[in-house]
Amino acid sequence: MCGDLRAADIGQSVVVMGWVQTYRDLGGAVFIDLRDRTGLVQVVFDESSTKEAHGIADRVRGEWVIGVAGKVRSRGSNVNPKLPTGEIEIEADYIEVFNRAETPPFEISDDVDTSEDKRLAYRYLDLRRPSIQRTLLMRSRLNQVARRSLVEQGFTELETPFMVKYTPGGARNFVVPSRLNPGSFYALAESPQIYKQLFMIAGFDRYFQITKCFRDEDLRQDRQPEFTQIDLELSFVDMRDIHQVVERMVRSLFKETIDVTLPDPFPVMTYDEAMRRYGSDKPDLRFGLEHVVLTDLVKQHDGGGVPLFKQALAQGGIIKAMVVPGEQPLSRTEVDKLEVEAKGVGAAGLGRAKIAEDGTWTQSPFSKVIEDGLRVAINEATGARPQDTILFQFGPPKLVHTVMSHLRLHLGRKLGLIPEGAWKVLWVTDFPLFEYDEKSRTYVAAHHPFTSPRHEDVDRLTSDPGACRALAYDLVLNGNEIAGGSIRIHDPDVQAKVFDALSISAEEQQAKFGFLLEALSFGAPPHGGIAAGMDRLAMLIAGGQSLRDVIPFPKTQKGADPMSGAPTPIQEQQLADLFIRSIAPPSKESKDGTKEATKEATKEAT
RNA sequence: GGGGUCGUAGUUCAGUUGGUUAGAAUGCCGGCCUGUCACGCCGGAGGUCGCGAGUUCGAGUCUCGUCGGCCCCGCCA
Repeated sequence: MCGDLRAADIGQSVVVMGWVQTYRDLGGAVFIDLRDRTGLVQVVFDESSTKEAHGIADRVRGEWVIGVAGKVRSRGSNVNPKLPTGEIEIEADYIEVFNRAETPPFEISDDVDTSEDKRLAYRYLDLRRPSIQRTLLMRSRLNQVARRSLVEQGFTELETPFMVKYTPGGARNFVVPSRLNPGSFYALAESPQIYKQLFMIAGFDRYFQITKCFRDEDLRQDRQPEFTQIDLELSFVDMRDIHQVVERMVRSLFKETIDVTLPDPFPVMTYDEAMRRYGSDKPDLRFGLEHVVLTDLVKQHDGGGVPLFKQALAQGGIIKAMVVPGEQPLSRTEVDKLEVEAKGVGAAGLGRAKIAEDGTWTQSPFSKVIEDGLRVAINEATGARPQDTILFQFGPPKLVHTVMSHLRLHLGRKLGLIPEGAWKVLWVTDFPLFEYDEKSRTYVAAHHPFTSPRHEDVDRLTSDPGACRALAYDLVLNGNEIAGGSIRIHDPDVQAKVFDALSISAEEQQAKFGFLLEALSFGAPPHGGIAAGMDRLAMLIAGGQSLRDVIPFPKTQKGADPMSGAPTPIQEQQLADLFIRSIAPPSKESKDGTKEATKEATKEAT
């Protein structure tokens, strides 16, 4: 194929087919760079030797699909060092035009710099770009390596349904109407969770599947409504066994795609430590800027003369600080910009203090009121030195963590603290089993209601649910959650206590999970599992910025496909066939953007 | 649900305190050219300034609304 030809092929008669990348018509000679999946090769049509072929070639345009027959020959002194095929060219004596092409809306090249919605509207053209082709070929290899690793480790690949019973709670489901059962609906599976547990009960003690999952939640750079998981479940194992299986697979993935050696074993950190030091349950360990919790220290100083500190503590808040080193001192303006950034994620403001040579604080709202004792203590606790800037955040724990972890990532990027080519992998363990929901004033499952508490916390299920830790774990890579799982409950007594803590009544249990509970009563082995995000893994390994870079046909942030126009309204009759009536307000005419492809097509057809 | 940011030839962008016929590069079309590879040279076409109101003698520019893209918070058991 085009990109495979080398000097060793000189003299060979070849036939190549592909797309015209560029043409250079010099009059008596036409040069065409022909592209296929493997790369580019230069084809020459010489008027003096092939009058007929030359006559066709000089009318060829970009992205036309052609086939060429000719001889590989040396370029002599005209080598193009930029191309792998640059030492040779094809001296063509025959050309066939398979298809002409409209002028594409953007250039098919890795250098393209066009808007993402245009790329998605013409995704089939975007996918012609070599870099995306490389990414998808790499992703194909990831699938092979994952499968091989798991099969070698004794796993069986089994399928589970996409169309499943709707269960409330957790991620919102996409819903599928049942024509055969008027008024009833399936849900698209948000994960194979329950079914893989049923495989364990059935005795398939090591299951895996590379499968799509569907969640009707708001999109992000790293979240698509349909995405691919490598899903695992194992019987007769503990947490460490599961970690080892995953580590083996992930190490293979990195080794065999980008030749990166990940540590053995992966480091582990508890959820509490991650929140304390980084304000996040998926900390990016490639750089410092760790947080320091000052809550107790400030308590000891009874607020240290700072009214805002005292107020935050009185309301049950926490106080956190982060030191920005003086090697790259922050100007007043830069800190003001950081405050805007902080307010953007919900902060009321951003406390700051610049450390003077004598350790006093300048450029700080606290400098006039703070007592020397607390100031010295904070300098010491944070390790702040002259020229450094301390940033403060205080208030409700969740907000403080969100703001501070956002600032940490923002500064890490802005100050260039994130080393290129670094890979920092981490297990985060001991997540809380429950979270308290202020609205319903109940505990809700932090992971899912079948997650086992740590064995030593079982006694606290009734006495102090909020303090229970789960046998749940996430795998974090460079600040991205790439896998998450847990040991499941297989003891009916423990399961009952968990449902009690969640205030889920017996009737509710039956209605929501009856079939799983019944299955668990027929002899369930101890089991647990994990699911890895294939798209995120592929994104990280490919060095992409967005999940859209590694998914052939992704959705926009509003869940739309600019190419097909999906989602669209459907006919009244179709709704009627499904026993559904829409209460949506009438759709606005000619929405812009999504219909662009259609409009273009109409224009060109007329 | 909320915050930020962007929207001008096919594409990437410029467009002054609101002021003549909205520019550049590239791409596209036509012509010339036998060693180009960002080919070159000559000529040409190409615009609902996202959409809709408003202010104004006059709006790409100001105001309000709306649609869409992207990033984030909430949400994602």
